Amino acid sequence: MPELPEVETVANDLNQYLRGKIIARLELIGRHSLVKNSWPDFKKSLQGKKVLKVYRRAKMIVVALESGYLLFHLKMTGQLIYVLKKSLVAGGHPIASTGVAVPNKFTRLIFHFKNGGVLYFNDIRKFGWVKFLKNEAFEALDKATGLEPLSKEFTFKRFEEILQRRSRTSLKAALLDQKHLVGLGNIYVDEVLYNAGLSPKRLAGSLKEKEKIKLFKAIPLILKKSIARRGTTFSDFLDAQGRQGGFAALLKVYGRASLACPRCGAPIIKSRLAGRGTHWCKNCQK
DNA sequence: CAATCAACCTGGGTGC
DNA sequence: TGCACCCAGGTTGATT
Repeated sequence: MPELPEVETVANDLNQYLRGKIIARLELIGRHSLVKNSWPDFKKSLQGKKVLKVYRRAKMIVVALESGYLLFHLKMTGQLIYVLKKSLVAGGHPIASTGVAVPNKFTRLIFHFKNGGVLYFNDIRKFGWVKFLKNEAFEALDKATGLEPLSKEFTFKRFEEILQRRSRTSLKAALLDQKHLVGLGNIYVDEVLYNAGLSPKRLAGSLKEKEKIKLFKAIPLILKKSIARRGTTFSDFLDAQGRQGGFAALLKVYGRASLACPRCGAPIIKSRLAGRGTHWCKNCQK
């Protein structure tokens, strides 16, 4: 589900709701491996702790506590939804805009806050995870995580180096790789390549200067446009209030197989590349 | 080291 | 209705 714009949306929402709040109690539903710490350690590390701030790092949601960090990864179908307890009704809290209720059969973990706020971690496919890290462990992870495409460190020079490192593979695979550049996933790689007019099959090392510049500019452009619309809901993504993102209507190629290219009218191609469904216009992307 | 691919899990959609 | 596929916003560990 969530790529950079979706994770950014949820993190910003949660920052507003959770900043300064104190964790009172945790509830784990069912037995599963979504919590990466042992359950007693996890509870002990979190109960009574105050949230300093919430932000995004790569595709992770980082909750900075007064000591240590809580990290979430939503993977494909994870959701973090916050509601105030006083607005809960018997059988769950219906969320007006989508009709989704929390808790529901996909709720795996619940955080109760001292102000009466409740944070629900839902995940249909159970790929998502959460873990508590001490300060040193978080700093090591942060250091080992790749470059942020919306940061000032994302320079043309750094981008060229990243392309060069993956020069013998396709642009699709190179941009999906989180090792050196983080945040892009299947939707935004396709959209970025469409914007840049480049075929996903092109080898990363084959770009001319002008093409590299186009691609370099397309990455933050597309990501920012999606953040402004609060991300893309294709099937499961919801923000921290249970609302859908608004970027799906602006997608040019992703999910538009056989429909007309918005630029030239040719049918959008879909095939499998780097193990993922890949959408592009054969006419506009060279 | 770099590239590929199955595996993790559940649900939705399609075709017979 | 049922069943047998195929597909899905991510990552990782095994295998070439």
